[in-house]
Amino acid sequence: MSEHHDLNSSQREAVRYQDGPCLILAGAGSGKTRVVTHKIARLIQECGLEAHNIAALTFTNKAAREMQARCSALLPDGASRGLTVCTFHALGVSILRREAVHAGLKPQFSILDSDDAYAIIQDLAATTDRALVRRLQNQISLWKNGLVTSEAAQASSTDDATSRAARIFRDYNATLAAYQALDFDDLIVRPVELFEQMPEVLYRWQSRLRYLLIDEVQDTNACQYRLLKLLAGPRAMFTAVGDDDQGIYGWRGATLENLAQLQRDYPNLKVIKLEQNYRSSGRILAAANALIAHNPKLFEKKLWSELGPGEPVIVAAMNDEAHEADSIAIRISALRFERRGKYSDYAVLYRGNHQARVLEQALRRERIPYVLSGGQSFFERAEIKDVCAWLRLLANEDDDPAFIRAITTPKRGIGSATLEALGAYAAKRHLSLFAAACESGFSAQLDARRIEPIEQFTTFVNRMQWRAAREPAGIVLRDMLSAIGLEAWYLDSQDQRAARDRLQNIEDFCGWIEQRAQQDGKTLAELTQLVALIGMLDEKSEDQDAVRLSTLHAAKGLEFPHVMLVGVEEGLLPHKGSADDPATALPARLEEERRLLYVGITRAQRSLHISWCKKRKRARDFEMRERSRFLDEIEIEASAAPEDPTPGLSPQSRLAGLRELLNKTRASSGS
DNA sequence: GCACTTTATGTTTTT
DNA sequence: CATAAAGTGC
Repeated sequence: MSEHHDLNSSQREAVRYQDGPCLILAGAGSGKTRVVTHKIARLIQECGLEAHNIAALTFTNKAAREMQARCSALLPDGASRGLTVCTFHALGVSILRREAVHAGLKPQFSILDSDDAYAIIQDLAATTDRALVRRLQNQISLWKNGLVTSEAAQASSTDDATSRAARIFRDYNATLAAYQALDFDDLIVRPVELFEQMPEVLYRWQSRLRYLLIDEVQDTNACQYRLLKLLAGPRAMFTAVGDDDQGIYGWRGATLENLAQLQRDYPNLKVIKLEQNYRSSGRILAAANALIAHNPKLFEKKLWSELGPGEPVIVAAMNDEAHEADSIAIRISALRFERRGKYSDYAVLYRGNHQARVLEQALRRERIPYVLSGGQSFFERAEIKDVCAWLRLLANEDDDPAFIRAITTPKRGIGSATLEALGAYAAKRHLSLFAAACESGFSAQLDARRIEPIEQFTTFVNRMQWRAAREPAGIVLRDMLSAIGLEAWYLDSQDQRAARDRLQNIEDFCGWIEQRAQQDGKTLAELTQLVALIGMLDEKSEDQDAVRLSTLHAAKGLEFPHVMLVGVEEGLLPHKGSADDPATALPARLEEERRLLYVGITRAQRSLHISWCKKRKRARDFEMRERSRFLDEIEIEASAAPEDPTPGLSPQSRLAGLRELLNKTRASSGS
């Protein structure tokens, strides 16, 4: 719910302006979501636009959900029905589903996650070198996002490695086409190609989406920008919201240049700056401003605040990551006790997902509830991917990665040798694995013992497909799971606790599918595509009173009364490779690392605690670390904070004192 | 030939 | 410490 102070004059201007393309430069905490939601409400209520003529695009599902919720809250019941609020990728799926015929796809196309894509590339490159495969995958993604075709990549390659990558790119595309599958990048690339080749299809979408709102434009890549331009068309009725200081997805092909490009492409672009910060107290904002002042500016912008100076920013040096995590846990307990606040007022933010592990251990030890955001999403868990493979196969039997996963889960007497024979046969006949398995030509090659499980499998899949097209999604799903014996298979494994966790996750998943099937009337096939894009983790954990553990990237767009930034060290933030080698590291990389810390700092409302470790465990031994150069940049201009929060007392003895206090409290409250 | 157990290995960030 | 390749019963 938004606090109901009136909009300030720039916010009002941003809401009202709709004579043409509009760019809102929204500093951190300047109320941009308020502006966007108010603008949507105004378009519907006062400007005579239908909700289904408006689309608001975001980058994350979380942002989409929040915007959706706030729009519904702002508008009378039902008035937001038909409004499109989703991620770029989800819009891509809707477009491709509806225009499947024109895009040369079946509407039931599969969506591959990056693990599937990785496996395909590994196969094509015929290597086990993980770093190489990752590089190839990355290169292909950058090519796609830059709208470079495999032919163009081949033509422009000057060295052997690039030329080989371009060949793999071509084969990769061919493989995906054979599978009737798309990767994440295709969800944007294919609509762009479709619109450019078929103007009449584009026209249909332009007349449906009459007003566009785009969140976080600074994170758009060339491809997304193109999609935006195509959809906006010559009418150019859109509002883009962004902040050049918060661009943190350069590694994904996003380019801040798009902000400037917007001005070049739309000379009549109205630029409105939101510079009043409603979120952070003075010292926090001063630290943020001091830091970001070290970056070159695309647009001049100075955040200011009417809130008081607040608490000093604390910078603490820790011995190692275990010490850091313990100290964070105890600090949260102590502060929450002192302030009588909620756990959910606290967030611990870090650079890399692996840093969460120590923090989790420390928080568990102190019995502090926490939720993890970012990192492995619910849908990336092995058991969920097992179930999803079955669903994908039902929707699209040409989906070979799904076929392999499904036919081997649980094990049914079909092993690598049989699959290899099947793969060879399928390749020779240009068939998908499933189609090959159904052919009599293939069974003729095998002895009867090995044919039987395959025939059983294909018959079973066909029967479930038949049912999936007719019966409610939830029932089909549950019947299928019990028929394939997943439950027994997991329980057979040695770790009973893990098995029960898995079954619970599968149960949650079934519940989720059931609910969505009933609520939105979606088919199993549609839900399968949705599942590939959505993380359910956050949906489940949003209302809990728990400390939030999050990567800096995943924290964008969120705010917390108390924020703790951990691991603010050279090598981690800035990350090594972004700064290490001045010969290869572009200044842009370092600037992005700086923006990442800026994003972290500006999440904080009332207090900010930054820590770094003098040494950190790497492989088996410790590695000495230096505090991040960014800390110097903050402290020169911001109020200098003591490294040790309690002078005269060593951190260890202070922690011991706090722990004692907490133990007493816990004992007396009896939990 | 299939499924399961041991051993080398190497860590950014997300749809 | 978690994943993926190579090795061992069945």
